[in-house]
Amino acid sequence: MGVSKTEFFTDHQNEMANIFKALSHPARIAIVDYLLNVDACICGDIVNELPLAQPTVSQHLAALKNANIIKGSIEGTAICYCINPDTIGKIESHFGVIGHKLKNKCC
Amino acid sequence: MGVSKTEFFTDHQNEMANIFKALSHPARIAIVDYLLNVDACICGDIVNELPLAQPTVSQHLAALKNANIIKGSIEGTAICYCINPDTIGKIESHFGVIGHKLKNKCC
DNA sequence: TTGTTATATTGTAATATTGCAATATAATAA
DNA sequence: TTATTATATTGCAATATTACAATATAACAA
Repeated sequence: MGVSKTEFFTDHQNEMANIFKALSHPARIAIVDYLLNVDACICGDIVNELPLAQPTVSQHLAALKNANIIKGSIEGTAICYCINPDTIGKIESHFGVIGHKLKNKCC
Repeated sequence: MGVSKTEFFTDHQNEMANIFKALSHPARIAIVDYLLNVDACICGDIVNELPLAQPTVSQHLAALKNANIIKGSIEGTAICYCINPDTIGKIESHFGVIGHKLKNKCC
């Protein structure tokens, strides 16, 4: 099939799965790393930072944007990308719950 | 191509991408949720908890096991699965770093 | 031994992802 | 206007993922 049966899972489960899918490629992890390490958000040189062709990088950026992990705003000829703290917060709170539940377990 | 150029990224980036890939399907999020909500780790009924056929669930469990997110130990006829706190810790620390870096940013 | 139960593996079809060349678009510069 | 520069989109080939029926395995019970 190749199609996930998303309709059988909760909205939250599907949302978290989508966020993790966006982070499931090393290039996209590298993009997030890079955006965090650059001083400002003006960053029109992501393509040069990665060992991938420009269309491929553009695709990865679109995947991250689609999952609300990064935000992009037009800045003249370039586009300014930065991390969306809201989505990072969602992930942190997801693992906050997991961490809390783990503490009360026997394993 | 369909092949990720993993060799161009750091070990940490590849490792995190693999962990997130394991979490990138709602069924696998649901499995983790379920394991956390069950009182004990003896849980031979994961198949009945999911709207998927037994071989499909077995595949998802293997994906989670492969990424070290869950551990399985044979318990007679059944297999006892539970969350691996080490990997959860890795994810938490990954986002701990991200959260810390985000605080010092302008966005 | 034979049956039963729980889980894994194999094979296969449908679909998704990855990567890039070629091309398109969109903003500025000359 | 015509470059130039930065990013996006399209089209396609190679590979990966998802799902499940059929089958295999492995542990215990009778």
